Amino acid sequence: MNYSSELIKGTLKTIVLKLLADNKKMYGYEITQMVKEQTLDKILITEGALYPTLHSLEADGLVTTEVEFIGKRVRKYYRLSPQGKIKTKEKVNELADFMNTMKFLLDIKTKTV
Amino acid sequence: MNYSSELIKGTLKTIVLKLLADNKKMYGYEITQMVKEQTLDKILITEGALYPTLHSLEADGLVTTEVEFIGKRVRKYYRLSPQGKIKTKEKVNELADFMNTMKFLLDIKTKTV
DNA sequence: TGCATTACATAAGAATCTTATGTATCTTTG
DNA sequence: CAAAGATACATAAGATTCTTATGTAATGCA
Repeated sequence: MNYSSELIKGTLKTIVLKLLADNKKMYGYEITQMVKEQTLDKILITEGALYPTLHSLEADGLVTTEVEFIGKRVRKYYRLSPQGKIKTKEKVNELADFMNTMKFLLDIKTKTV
Repeated sequence: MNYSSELIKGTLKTIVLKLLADNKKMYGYEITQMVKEQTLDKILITEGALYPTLHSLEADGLVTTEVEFIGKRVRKYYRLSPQGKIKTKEKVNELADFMNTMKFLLDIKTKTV
């Protein structure tokens, strides 16, 4: 079982930022594999979703990139910028807060009116 | 502070279904107010998001409707269908599972390679 | 040698939201 | 009592963010 795709929406940027915060530098394909592995195939990030997200993070100045050659094949590493580190904390805190709110909301029992 | 809108995406249907499961019947405006109240203004559902969602739930046979007149003003109540009750459990369970996965993923510490 | 994997990228289309607008009634308050 | 705010529905244009499909190319393995 993997999650219906609409759940992932809005959390991808946060996931990527958090992984970069924990791992210093990562490349795109590595991110997809780590998420797949860590979530036991429950969250599968598609390339069509990931690469535009990474490019957007770069355009916003939250990550920097460096290209490395593995043989003849290119590999593009991403690394958090100082602003990226700040943004990561904000996004992770916001998501944690949101999850608490949702947990509360979904546990609401019968309205007592 | 209220959450950045992309977080809400994908959870609205689940919120609405769960509120209907707890309250038997509700009308649109009531749903917006209850969510606002229960979340201390952190989640504000806009009408432009809610009404299409309710119509979609009805089109999918997950809710039934009944119109009531309060004076001259119309009020459209929504109520879970049998399939809607099943779907609600599925969606709530999926979201709970997803939140556990996310919590784990966001707590991952430095990669030990 | 051919298939799977690694590794990047983009584009069309779908889904779901925001923002804006529209209509109408009812309630409160200066 | 008139105006503003709240109640209550609805839709439409546009933005965002994803899926699905496609493309390129190198590498690994059976």
